[in-house]
Amino acid sequence: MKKGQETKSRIMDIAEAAILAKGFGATSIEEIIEEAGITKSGFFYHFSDKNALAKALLERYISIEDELFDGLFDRAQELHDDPLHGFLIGLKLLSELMADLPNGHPGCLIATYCYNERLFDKEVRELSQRAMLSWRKRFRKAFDKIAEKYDMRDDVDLDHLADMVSATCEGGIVMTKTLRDPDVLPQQILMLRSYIKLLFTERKPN
Amino acid sequence: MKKGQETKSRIMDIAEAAILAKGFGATSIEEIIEEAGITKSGFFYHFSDKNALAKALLERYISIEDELFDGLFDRAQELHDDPLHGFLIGLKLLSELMADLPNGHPGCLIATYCYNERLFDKEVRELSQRAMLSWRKRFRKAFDKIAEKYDMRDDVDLDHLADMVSATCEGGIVMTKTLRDPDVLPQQILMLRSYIKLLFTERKPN
DNA sequence: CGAAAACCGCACCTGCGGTACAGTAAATCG
DNA sequence: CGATTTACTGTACCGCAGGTGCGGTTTTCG
Repeated sequence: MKKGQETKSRIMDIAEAAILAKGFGATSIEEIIEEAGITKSGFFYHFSDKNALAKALLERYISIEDELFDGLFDRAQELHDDPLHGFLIGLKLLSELMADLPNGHPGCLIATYCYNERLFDKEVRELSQRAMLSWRKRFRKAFDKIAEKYDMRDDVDLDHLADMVSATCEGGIVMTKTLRDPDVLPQQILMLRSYIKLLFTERKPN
Repeated sequence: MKKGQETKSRIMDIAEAAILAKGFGATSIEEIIEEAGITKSGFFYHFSDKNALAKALLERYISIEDELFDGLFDRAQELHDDPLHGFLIGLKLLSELMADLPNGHPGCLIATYCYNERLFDKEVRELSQRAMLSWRKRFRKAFDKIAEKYDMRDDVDLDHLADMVSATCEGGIVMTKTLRDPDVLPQQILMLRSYIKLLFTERKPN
C-alpha cells in the first residue's frame, strides 16, 4: 500500500524534471521508465496515459506552489506587523529563494502546459485556470489589507496588481530560461517589489 | 521564383497559427500540409525538417516583432517630444493594440520554443536568446534617454527595467492564454506603464 | 497463509517524422 | 519557342513513440 505511491512519485519526479527541461512533447515515456528502472507496463499501471501523468504532475505542482506561497508570505507577515512591509519582505524572500536555485528556476508547469495546450484535455486546462485565479485571489487579499491602510499614488485595479505577481513570475521564468541567466527572475521580482513600494504611500490625514 | 515563396509563406502562416494554438509537439506536419493543400514531398521541398520550419518561423516572427516595436515607439515619440511621455504613449498604444486582438494574443513563439527546448537545435535557441537581448538593448536605450532628464524615485538597474517590458509581455501572454481572458495582457502592460510613470520624476534643481 | 497490489514480458497496432527517389507540371529565361 | 530550373506529386519505406491487451510473476500487507 506504500511502495506503490513511492514508485508513482519517483516517476513523477523524473517526469517533471524532464518535462521542465525539454518540454512535454519531447519527453518520452520510454526515457522516464528507463530512468525509473521500471517497464512500460509498470508505468501504465500507475497512469492510464500521458495525460493522466500530466494531470497528476500539475495537481502536485499546484499544491506545492500553494504551500510555498503560504509559508513564505505568512512568515513574512510575522516578521513585520504592517501589511505593506510584510508583503515587501515576502517578495524579498521570494526573490532570494529564486536566486538560490543553482541553475535558475526550472520552469513553471502551468506555462509549459499553456504552451502545449491541445496535448491535454479540458480537465488539465481548467486546473491551470483555477490555479491562476486562486493566486489572483490570494494576492488580491494581501493588497486589500494594504489598501485599507495606505493611499495609492496611482489608481490601479487591485486585481490587476494581484495578477502582476503571477505575470512577473511567469515572465521572469521565460526570460531566465531563454537567456539562460538565473538572475533575471529574482531581478524581476525585485522590480515588482519596487513598484509596490512606490505605489503605496502613507495615508494623508484629511 | 515567386510561387515558391508564396507557398512557403502559406505553410508558415498555417504552421505558426497551429503551433501557437496547440504547441509545437502537437502540431503534425500532416495536418499542415492538408490545410495547405500540398503533399508531404512538397513540404520537405521547402523545409529540410521540422526544425528548419521552426527556425524560419522564429526568424520571421522576430523581424515582424522588431518592426512592430520600431513603428510603435517611433510614432509615439513623434506624438510627444519628451522621452518619458513618448514612452508612456508607446506603452498605451501597445496595450491598445493587444486589446484589439479579437481572441487575445495568440502567444509568443519565443516562449513556445523556450518551453519546448530540446525539440530544437542550438541555432534556434541562440536565435531566441539574441532576440531577447536585442529587446533589452532597445528598451534600455529608451530608458537611458529618460534617465538623462528625470530623477528616479527608486534606484533600479535600467537593464532590469528594460527586461521588465519583455517580462511583462511574456507573463501577460501566459496569463491571457491560461485564463482565456484577452484583457489580462493589455492590463499588465498598463501596470508596467503605471510603474514607469511613478518611477521617473521631475529633476529637482540642486 | 492468502489476497490484493505492484509490477514484468511480450506481442501488436497506429500515427508521425523523416528518407529516397522517380516522375511531372509550371514558371522563367535566353 | 525551347530548354532549364523550380516547384512540386506519388509511392514506398523505415524507425520510434504512444498506447492496448493480457497473461504471468513477485511483493507487500493484513
